[in-house]
Amino acid sequence: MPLADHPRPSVTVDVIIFTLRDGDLQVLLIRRKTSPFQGMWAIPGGFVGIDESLEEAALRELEEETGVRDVYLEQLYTFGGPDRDPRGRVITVTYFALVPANTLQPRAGDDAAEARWWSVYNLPPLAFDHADILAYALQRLRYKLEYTAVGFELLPETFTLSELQAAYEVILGEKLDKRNFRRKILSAEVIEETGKYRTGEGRPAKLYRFRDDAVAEVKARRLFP
Amino acid sequence: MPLADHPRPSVTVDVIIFTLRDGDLQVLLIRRKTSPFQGMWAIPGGFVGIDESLEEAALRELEEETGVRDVYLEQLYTFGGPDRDPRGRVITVTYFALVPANTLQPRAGDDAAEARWWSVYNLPPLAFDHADILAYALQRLRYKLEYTAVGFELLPETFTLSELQAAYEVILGEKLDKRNFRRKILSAEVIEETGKYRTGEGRPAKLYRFRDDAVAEVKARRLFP
DNA sequence: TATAATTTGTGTGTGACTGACACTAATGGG
DNA sequence: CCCATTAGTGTCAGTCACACACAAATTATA
Repeated sequence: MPLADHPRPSVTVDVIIFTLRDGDLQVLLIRRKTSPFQGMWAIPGGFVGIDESLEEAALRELEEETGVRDVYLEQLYTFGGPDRDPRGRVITVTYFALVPANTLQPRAGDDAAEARWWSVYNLPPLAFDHADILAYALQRLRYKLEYTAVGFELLPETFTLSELQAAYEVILGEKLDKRNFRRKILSAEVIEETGKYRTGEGRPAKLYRFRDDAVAEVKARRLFP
Repeated sequence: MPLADHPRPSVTVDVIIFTLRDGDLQVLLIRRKTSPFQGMWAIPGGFVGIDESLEEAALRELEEETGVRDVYLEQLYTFGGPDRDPRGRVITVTYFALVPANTLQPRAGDDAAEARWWSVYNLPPLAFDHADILAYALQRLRYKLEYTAVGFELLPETFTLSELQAAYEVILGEKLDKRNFRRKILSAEVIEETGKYRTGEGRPAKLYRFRDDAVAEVKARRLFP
């Protein structure tokens, strides 16, 4: 039985949960109520159950923290330096999740004193190597945004083109040209008109929805070269 | 001490080792000499030492199997389904390595009866979920080849443009146009002439080398859209 | 109820890049 | 010296990316 011959590390999943709030790209962090790094902010996560797949563990953590389950979730990277946790050897498989704007308020899990959203552009000091992990997650999100349809995962079911453009701008951290943005999005044929309009300020804007059947197709090509 | 509260899985690293041999894209596999899957072919790998980083473990496995150390190595994905190993819960962090053509002959590690190169286009049945892992690694290699300078990692230090093109063709599994290929590679400014020529058959071919200082720059843009 | 303010929505021209395509140049072997 | 083999080169047409400014529809206000 070779499996018994080796000391075994602990394995956790950490889930970087992004959302759009108040025209900002934000991430859910928890304040640790136990040592080590007690009182510091950290990426939510926990141990992988022995009969649970990694993705199930990530979904469970996500649901514990946010109450939502049916959102975009993708494995990011596995961090496993021998000294990253002072309690012992802990390997963490990280995921990132995209939850639509304004769908939820966070709730604290068992081992967190507090949970709240933070702007990715204004973060507190983070526990463990979580600052590195978050920086990597943000880089990956931006990268994916440029060549897949992942941006829609952060918007509500229907949205205007101006809202979509604003989402892209806040994630990428740069202004985009309105006409070119519209031309590219529309020519990619990943959204369709709902026939309804959003009124309230200025000229009414057409509401669009994402075409589910376009996901697979879009993942193959770049939206923004 | 929360770390003691949880059952701990075993953690392994598996390393998919690609090379070019005989004008073919090949991968190093070992034949298992122990149960489970005794006698079947598998991706080389082993347990992560308790004081060893994941990357160190991957490098160690790579060196045990091939004797080389200073090659391209990148984390691929972490597979952790609860039933992927009949002996118990095993989470495997996979890496892929690119070793230059014809630099080595494989040597069997401790727990392998035999090791040899296999064409990725003609693989034997594989143990565990290794067929899935290998398919994913190949997809990632092709993907990276199209927008980074990773192809050079599979060639010797100096090479001709025809050799480089042949490498791209065998990895991507399609023919490329000679003039367009040369134009793109040269305009990317990632290689430079050595001033030497390869003679022997037909017109002598200029030998090129990869420009090390170009790596970072190239990773940002696509070589082949 | 006219006017201003706000936000949506639209087209063109220019330069750059992609992809298709065929011949000449340099060497080695017979 | 001729032939076989492989290396190396340029152009044209179509598409794509990017820069750029004004009219249309509604709401708020005078």
